[in-house]
Amino acid sequence: MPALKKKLEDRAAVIKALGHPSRLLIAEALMKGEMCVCDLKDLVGADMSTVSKHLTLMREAGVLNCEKRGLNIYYSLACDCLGDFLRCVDRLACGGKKTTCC
Amino acid sequence: MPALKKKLEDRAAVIKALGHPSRLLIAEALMKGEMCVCDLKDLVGADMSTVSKHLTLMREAGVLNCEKRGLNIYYSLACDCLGDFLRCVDRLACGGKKTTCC
DNA sequence: CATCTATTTGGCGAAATAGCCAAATAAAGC
DNA sequence: GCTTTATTTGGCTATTTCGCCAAATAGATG
Repeated sequence: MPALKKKLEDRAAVIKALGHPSRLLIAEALMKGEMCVCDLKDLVGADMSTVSKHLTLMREAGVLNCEKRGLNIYYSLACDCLGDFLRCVDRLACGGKKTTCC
Repeated sequence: MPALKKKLEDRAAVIKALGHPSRLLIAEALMKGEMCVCDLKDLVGADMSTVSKHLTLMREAGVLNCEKRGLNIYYSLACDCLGDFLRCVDRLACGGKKTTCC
């Protein structure tokens, strides 16, 4: 109900939509252009239904768009700002884990 | 074992560390400067142990640094590129969900 | 219309995550 | 050295997420 909470949850949903190895792989692949579900299935190497659910989640979070043409459904990134996004993630991931606290 | 998989998982861990309402709130607050756990507990409004676990997760993912001074432990963002990151997320979140497929 | 193809949906068990409580730790101050 | 204060850890349950399978849908093609 509180607007602030809803806003936080919407944004968390966007982030969550990218916070999974398969979905990250999908997002990176789509930076080079749209792809249909069966191609993404080959890329990810999981059951098509699994990939479809990942894609639905990403679309509902607002990260992906889709368009049907012929027999296939083509998915594409909803925003090209993801490049900077992933660069930032890379920088953080490279930092190496600090497993012990202060 | 495969290096690619590990890399994807590390990056997904960074993203996951931000993909939760409370952790997102924490990250935003820390953009303005470091804070100790008890202040963050007040901000989030959850049990201190819960907040502490969120912070540990974020630190282990490489998103936060911490430093002990006196009685308190101060947490801070490991990277200032998070501003752009969150702006991008905002843009995507504002797009509105597309609940129906093509 | 019957069929084929690409995709989504429903359902289920397994695994991961969240959040509370109580207990442990660690350093500070008396 | 004992107590107080700040934080983390362990343990537990409830919830969510993941990934497969089988079934349903939707549109193209014969």
